[in-house]
Amino acid sequence: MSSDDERPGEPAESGPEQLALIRETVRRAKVPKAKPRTWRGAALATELPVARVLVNKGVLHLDQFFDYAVPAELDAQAQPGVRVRVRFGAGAHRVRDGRREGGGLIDGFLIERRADTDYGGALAALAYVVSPEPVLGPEMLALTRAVADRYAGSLADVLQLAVPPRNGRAESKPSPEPLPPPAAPEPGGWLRYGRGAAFLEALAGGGAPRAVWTALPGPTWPDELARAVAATLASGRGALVVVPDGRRAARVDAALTALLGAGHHAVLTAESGPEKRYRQWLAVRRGSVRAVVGTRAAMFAPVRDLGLVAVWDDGDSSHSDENAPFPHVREVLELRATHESCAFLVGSTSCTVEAAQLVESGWALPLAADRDEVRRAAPRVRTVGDHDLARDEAARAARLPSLAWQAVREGLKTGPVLVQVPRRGYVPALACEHCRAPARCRECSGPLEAPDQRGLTCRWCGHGAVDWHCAACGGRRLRAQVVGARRTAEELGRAFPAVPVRTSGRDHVLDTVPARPALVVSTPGAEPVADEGYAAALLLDGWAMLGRPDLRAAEDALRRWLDAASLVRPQGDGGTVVIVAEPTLRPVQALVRWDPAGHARRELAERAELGFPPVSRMAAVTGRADVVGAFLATAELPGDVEILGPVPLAVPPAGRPRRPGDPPVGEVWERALLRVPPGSGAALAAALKSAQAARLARGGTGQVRIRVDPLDIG
DNA sequence: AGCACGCCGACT
DNA sequence: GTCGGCGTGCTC
Repeated sequence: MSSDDERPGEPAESGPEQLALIRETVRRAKVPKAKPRTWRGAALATELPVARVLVNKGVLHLDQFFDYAVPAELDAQAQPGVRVRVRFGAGAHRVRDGRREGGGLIDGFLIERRADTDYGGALAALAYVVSPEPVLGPEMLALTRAVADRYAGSLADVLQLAVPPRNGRAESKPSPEPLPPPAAPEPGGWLRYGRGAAFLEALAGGGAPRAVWTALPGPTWPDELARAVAATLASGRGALVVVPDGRRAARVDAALTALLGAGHHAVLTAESGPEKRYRQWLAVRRGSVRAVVGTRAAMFAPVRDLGLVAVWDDGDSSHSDENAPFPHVREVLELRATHESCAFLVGSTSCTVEAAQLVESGWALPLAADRDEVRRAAPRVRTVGDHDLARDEAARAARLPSLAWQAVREGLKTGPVLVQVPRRGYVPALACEHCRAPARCRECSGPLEAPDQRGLTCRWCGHGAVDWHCAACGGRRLRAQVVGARRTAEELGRAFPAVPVRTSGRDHVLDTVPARPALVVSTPGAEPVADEGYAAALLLDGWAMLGRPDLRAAEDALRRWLDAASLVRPQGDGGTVVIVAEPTLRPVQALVRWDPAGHARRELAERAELGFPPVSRMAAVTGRADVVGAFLATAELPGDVEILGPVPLAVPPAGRPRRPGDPPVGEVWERALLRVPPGSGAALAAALKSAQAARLARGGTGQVRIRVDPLDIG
């Protein structure tokens, strides 16, 4: 071998006499549909000697394919979908002293084999085929292309999310023999929903129904998902279920195993580690396993002959990918349902505005239980508002209203009691006591905090705030910070010394708690499941959950309350929920009436009126102030676009660790929101993408980040 | 993004 | 004359 990066299968180096030829062919004018020529003159595959390759160069702005010549030795291995390595980059053609310089080896996917090329120059040859495993099939290519377009991102970025990194050991092991399809399952818990049994029948019969499922509270949703999967398998098709986290994946896994035994399904989560995960992924792609349950990245799982895609709890923020171009599970599965003509199911004990819109537009049908079923399954919900608190002297002293004490005391007689406390840092540190508006810095609008008893300071800029008064109502008194889970646990522990107190939170999440009396203090999303349901739940500091300056604050708060309340026994078994929040607020009323779908419908109507997503489509453009301005000036945006801002972006507080997406130190960034009416979303994404490509091609200075469907809209 | 090419000014 | 500044453009 002439150099250390040569691989078996790569042709020998050309002699220096070819140098002139190279230069000449490279400079020739473009000849469309030219016969492939290679500058090395090696023997090529006789059939389809051109390989169209997606080069995996991250920030290759030109989202395009490159043609390479297929050497005869690689003919058999170089099949569509395999991973390849190719030389890429300026200088790949230069030869000095008999050695090639520049143009390093980089990864790519072989997209297709062709007879000819429309590239005018001479083709370089494929360096080698990394492995003969075809990992990128036509459906995956079409899907990732559609996702890239929808989110104004590049195909290479999406493929990075969709195809796991290779692992040789996993690839060399054969996948198990596929099992024959199981029999169609009994409807089970689906009988409680009006059209539930019919939905399962449609799945088992090979149909493609689409539904928004408002699940009844209680622990049976994993079983219902498992039955939907089993019904789809019975039709001879595959199924995919995406859940927000590993805990819930484990529950669906257990339900599937209980219903079908092992072997029909794979679990794709980050927890299993790269080799095992790739092995599972390969088993799915090879058709050995027909059903998948997994977390976010599993949304791209290459399930054979897909019959059903399902997402559980689509309002959970972990369904939104944190890597460019930030695709959302629900949206990707919508694309898959359309592309692959399969059934679609979004299920939740709550209901997102986006899911409500799927019903409203007629794209999906609602799957809901009638009021009697809801009343049978849900706990009794009581509220404690400000007026009650004001009259309740004891409550103010001890922070808990007497109704709450009473519910805890009663509940502890028969089982565990859940106490949900907002996460500290999730909410503004201080708020006006009167109107609950967050206390903000006069200089920079950052959140105020009281590090000691003496004065107020801004968490962003450090300015002291003297003589604070509320900008909204003029109030002068501040409400204390949200009390965290730990201190709440301590206080409750002192009040009920005979009862064990357990906490579940961000860094220490309990999965289940036994059916014995205990106080379980948890932050939202970390609530353990109680074996026979909680006897009662206390939802504290509701004002703080609603106080976030975010379009989704109400929806999010309701979702977190419903998630916790769903773990409580039905009211017939004494299950009680007490929420400390103003009873006149819409999400509080929706909790009391247990009507998440109605809440989502009303939110949707309001957002339509105000021109907010998801009725209109939005995109955020973020970067240094001058860069954002220049970007917006040059972009050829659709005629119906509306530009909001740009406004300065909040500077991340000095103490907190830097996150991807934070502006570089010392730069002030701005964010503009672009808004288009329904139907212009694709045009907006296309315009943003080509503006970004043009900018990068010009070697634009500074970065511009584009995010379609930004999550946090003030 | 790299990386080479190219068209300008100071140097043995 | 040539070495090298980094502005510009291409990568199959």
